[in-house]
Amino acid sequence: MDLSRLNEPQREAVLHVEGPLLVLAGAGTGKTTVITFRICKMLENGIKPENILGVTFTNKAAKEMEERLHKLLPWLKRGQLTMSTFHSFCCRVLRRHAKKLGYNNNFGIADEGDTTDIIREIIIDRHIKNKELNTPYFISAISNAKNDLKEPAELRASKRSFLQVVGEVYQYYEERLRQMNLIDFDDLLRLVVKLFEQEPKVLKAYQDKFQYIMVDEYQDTNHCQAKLLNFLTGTRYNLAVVGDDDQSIYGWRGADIANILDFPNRYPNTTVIKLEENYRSTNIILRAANEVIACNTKRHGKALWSGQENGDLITLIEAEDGDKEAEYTADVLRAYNVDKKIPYSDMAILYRSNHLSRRMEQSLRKRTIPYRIVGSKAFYERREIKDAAGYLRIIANPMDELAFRRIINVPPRGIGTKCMEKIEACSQSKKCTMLAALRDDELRKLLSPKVKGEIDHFLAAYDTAALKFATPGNLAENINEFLNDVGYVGGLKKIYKKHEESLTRQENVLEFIDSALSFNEKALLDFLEINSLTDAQDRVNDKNDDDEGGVTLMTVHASKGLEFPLTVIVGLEQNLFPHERSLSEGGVDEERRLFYVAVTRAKKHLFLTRAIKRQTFGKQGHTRPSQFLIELPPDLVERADMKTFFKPASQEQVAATFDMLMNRYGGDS
DNA sequence: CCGGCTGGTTTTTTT
DNA sequence: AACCAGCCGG
Ligand SMILES: Nc1ncnc2c1ncn2[C@@H]1O[C@H](COP(=O)(O)OP(=O)(O)OP(=O)(O)O)[C@@H](O)[C@H]1O
Repeated sequence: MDLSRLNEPQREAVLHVEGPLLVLAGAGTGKTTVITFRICKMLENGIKPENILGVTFTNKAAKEMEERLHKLLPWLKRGQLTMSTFHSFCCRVLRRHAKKLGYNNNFGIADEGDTTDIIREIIIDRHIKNKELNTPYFISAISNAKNDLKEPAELRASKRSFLQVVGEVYQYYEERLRQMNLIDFDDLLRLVVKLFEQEPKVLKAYQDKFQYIMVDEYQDTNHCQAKLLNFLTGTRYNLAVVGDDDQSIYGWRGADIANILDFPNRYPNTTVIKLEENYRSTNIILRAANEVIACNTKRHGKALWSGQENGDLITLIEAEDGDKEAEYTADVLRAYNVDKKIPYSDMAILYRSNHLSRRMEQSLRKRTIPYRIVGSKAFYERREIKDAAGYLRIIANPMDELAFRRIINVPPRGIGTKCMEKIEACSQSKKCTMLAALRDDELRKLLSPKVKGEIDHFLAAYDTAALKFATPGNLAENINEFLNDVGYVGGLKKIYKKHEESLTRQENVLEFIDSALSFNEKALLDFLEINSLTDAQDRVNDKNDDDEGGVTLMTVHASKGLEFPLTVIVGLEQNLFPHERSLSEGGVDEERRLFYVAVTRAKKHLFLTRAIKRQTFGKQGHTRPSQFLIELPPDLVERADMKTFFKPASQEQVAATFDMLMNRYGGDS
């Protein structure tokens, strides 16, 4: 393999194979490139692909690295080496070993909505409703506890009363999850750590399998993830991690920069490599990024430089309001596409929070500029998709009472609160699932004939489907049949009264079913798992690799690790980016790192926008420019006057110019 | 039991 | 402005 393209420290990192390695380097210095080349080199040296584990932060990143590897090494067979996220990896482990931890191996994955439902129920049952101790508070407190590998009992034993309450809710929450054979995102990781603690033989088997481990974006790992890697690496210490403390943007969910900064202490003999040449951005963009991040005090200073030309100045667009901001942005993108021939797929619009995407979408659509949105809210979170998935969940995991409750009366089957109470009482007295209770004669005696008829219809469809799903193959067709037989697809018209809405919802459900085509030979569980663990965007990209694509819209968080020749960062207003919530919690530094990540996505052209007036919660309000705009060196930024530069000439202007020219040159013809 | 209405709430960021 | 939970009349 040709390593001549790499610089000296990069090559050193690639050629390092045995023992702990830390590459601590700034944005765009080729950290991910190093990991990719390093895996290649190892394979060339005869290390077996099945002994290599690559961990990334998102599924998109995992897929991308896999693609790059297969391009470099055409002989490599798919699935031979393991490249996945922490969550997917742990899920795979648990599919084999969940029994040992008191779950069935067909466990389902509880998403955030499921967690909310359970916690809400507990708060009501336990009468701990309180203004401060609300559902989101418990969700995040429990999540933090799990990331720190704390057990409910430890919290309950705490001296602080609020921690005792958290411990109590945490304990009930775990019990409920277990009853329903569900595992939440945090538990996917935590349970694997528990498994490794409890079962030395299982641990040994995984240590022998994954002899070489590589982790990208290591600055975003939490305590639990670091512990997991520590278990896996055993006494081999063939652990290579790569990251940038300045790009740590997940502190709010337990990520701890200490993991990367203290890595050499935890693993003595660590080879530490720093990369300082940035290959991504022009000098002006890089200098801007460096200056802003220098405002953070607590950091490992780095000397980043770029061998590229200075390039364009950064353009600041100050729009009158949010609508104008979106219009100007779209105008700029179109102008660069038309005049400079930059394809739309090389452009990105980045924002701090998801809701800013809507206006952008509208203005792009108005101009028929192609775009795609990356985001969790985009697809899987939609109600009709969650309902459709709910039907599948009770097939894959009949103990999933949350899914049962969600779908049993969607479309309406005459099963309201009263009837639900009866079903619940029956399932409790008979110690069976609510689903099984539907077949109980004592319960059925209590129901009206109409409801009984609906239930029989439901059960018949369920049984037919369960039988079909038991043998692999024809997944999409089976899903389609089940959702039709059970009356869900047909019921959409009743559920969503407005005609147009019901059509879009139906389209989405059909798209959901279609997305199962690519796993036609796999089990239902695998399909549901992918649905919970990866967002829709990944899967859409899977299908049409060759789509010429459009402008990418996403949050700054989602953009980490990516790069775009032209990048627009929108909504640069104080309290929006940096977000007010972070400011009140003393998290400006992390917001600044987020801005640093955003700026360093750009290769050649960087635009920053803000609106002078913006509507929030339906009310117009004046804004102040983001402090990050002020921290930017003024000599690197030029203000765009959108009125003269980017607005297409109006009819009147064209006519006036024409007249003027005619008067001057064409008078007598 | 259903569906429509009202009033309160909402916007961080994600696997 | 958009979404939801909770309430009430059919
Ligand atoms: N030695 C090199 N010569 C030329 N280009 C390089 C070299 N190393 C990396 N690059 C290019 O630099 C860009 C950034 O690389 P990469 O994504 O690996 O950086 P990174 O450090 O992982 O970035 P980030 O911190 O933003 O995740 C890529 O386009 C890559 O192809």
